[in-house]
Amino acid sequence: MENDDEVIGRIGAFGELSAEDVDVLKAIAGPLRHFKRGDLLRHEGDAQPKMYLLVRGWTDSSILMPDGERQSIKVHMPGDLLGMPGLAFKKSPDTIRALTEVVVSIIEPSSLGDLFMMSPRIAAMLFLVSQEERVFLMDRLASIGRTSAIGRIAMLILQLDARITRTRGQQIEGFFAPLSQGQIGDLTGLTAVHVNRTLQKLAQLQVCTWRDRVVTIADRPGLRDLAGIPARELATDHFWLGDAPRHLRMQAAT
Amino acid sequence: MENDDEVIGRIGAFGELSAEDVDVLKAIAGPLRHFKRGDLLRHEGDAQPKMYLLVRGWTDSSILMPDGERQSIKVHMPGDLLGMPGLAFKKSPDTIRALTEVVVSIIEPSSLGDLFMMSPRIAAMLFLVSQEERVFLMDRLASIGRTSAIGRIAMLILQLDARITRTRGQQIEGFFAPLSQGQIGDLTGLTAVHVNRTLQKLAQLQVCTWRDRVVTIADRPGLRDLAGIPARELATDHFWLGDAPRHLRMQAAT
DNA sequence: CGACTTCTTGAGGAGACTCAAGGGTGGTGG
DNA sequence: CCACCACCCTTGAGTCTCCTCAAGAAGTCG
Repeated sequence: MENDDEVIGRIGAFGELSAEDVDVLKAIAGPLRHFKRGDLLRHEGDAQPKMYLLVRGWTDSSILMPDGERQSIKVHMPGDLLGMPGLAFKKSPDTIRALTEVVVSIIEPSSLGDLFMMSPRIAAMLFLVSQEERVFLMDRLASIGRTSAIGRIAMLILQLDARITRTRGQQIEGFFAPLSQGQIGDLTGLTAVHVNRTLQKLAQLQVCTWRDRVVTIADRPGLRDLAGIPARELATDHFWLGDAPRHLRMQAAT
Repeated sequence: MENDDEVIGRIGAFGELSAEDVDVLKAIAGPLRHFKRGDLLRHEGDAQPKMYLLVRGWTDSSILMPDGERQSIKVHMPGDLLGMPGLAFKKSPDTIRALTEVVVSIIEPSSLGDLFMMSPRIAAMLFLVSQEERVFLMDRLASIGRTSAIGRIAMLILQLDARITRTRGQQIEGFFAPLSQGQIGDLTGLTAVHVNRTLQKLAQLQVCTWRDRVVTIADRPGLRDLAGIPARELATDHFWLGDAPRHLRMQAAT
């Protein structure tokens, strides 16, 4: 793993990490594995789920319905941890699929156990990442349960935009989003046909376009109005996480 | 807190707890507080969220839409931890409301910090509870995004039933569920009127009735077929959690 | 070049919503 | 103890969003 940012992933949002912390994270990250576009990292029902750190590319996680339809849960980008929800269950609850060329680092459950024992502060940050994911799903649920097609797609675009903005450290007006209209439908609970018509409506309203896998946002406040769900601000001052890393580890060791 | 089970809550599903573990949990649980039916434990947007252990009664967590509609995220029962997702954010992402008379124990974030420091094994179990909640939300998302009204209500009933079955330790054919048809609509993304018609359809199919706040299940496999999402089995053999407390291992050896 | 996926548009249908009204029930206050 | 109010359940009628089915065009990969 050449780059610190790759192992830090999204944990860094919740507090400063010392050089030691980064070393701990590097020790946890296991061997790399490559996937082609369309490959399944794992399939719903697979036994003994593992975890993955997404290093390069995009993936999505989805649940398959008996009639062959698919509900996509979320799109993952580099820095995300994949497969954590599966830890609590005997079988993998979701199907993880590569949306592009993908590189992941495989993380063993035993490494996670070590992390909880040796670095309670980082473990707590991992806990917070999971809480963030829960709120993400709550917003998704509200969007799909209580807004119309245009609101759902607006919400999806805002969530992608927020994630990309965080990674880059600045807002950009357009970004690459390798999703077909069918996949947008899987994410929003719509059909590909209706996604097509709704994207045309978004363009006509001069709020946003999504053409040839490129999203261009013309009017963020307009998107927010359509989505109907407020932007969430991460809490970054977690006093309860404890003091500086070194301190914590010595206490924990005794 | 008179009863061990009250503090153990749902953590116990993931591994044995020693008497010491239970003491740690008791130390974390703070003062009790009572609420009447309809009271808000907290409102969306409130600052500095706390956590609560639900001791008695039912609550629900919901997101409010600009037009006044409500998307209920989930119904909580005794033993559930409320408010964890809010830890990661500046403001409370959800509104927590008492569906019945309610008693909670208030948990300070600093207590959670202590837990991660002193009891990594319990902290990891708490982490697993959060993963379980994520999968719960994923199933909800698939249900609302990809099934019809009857499927959504079937799924809701199955999830309530599974939760109650776990608490009681055995399946029962009927249970008390203090939700109005309007609240069922908030949970499933439907209107109260359509919930009414769909419940009639469920009764007519002789699968299930829900009258006067009492759910009676006549045909569980039938409900599963309608819901279209498989039952999930919790993983209980978490070797990676590390060793159980010493005296427990000795018990196991005998 | 052929097979496949993706995008696009049209036409018709269905599930869920909206609006409306009546009756039942429980809680509250006079 | 009764009257009143608020909430909940139920049913009807009409509407609209989104789905289904279909077919053609455009792009992509082997």
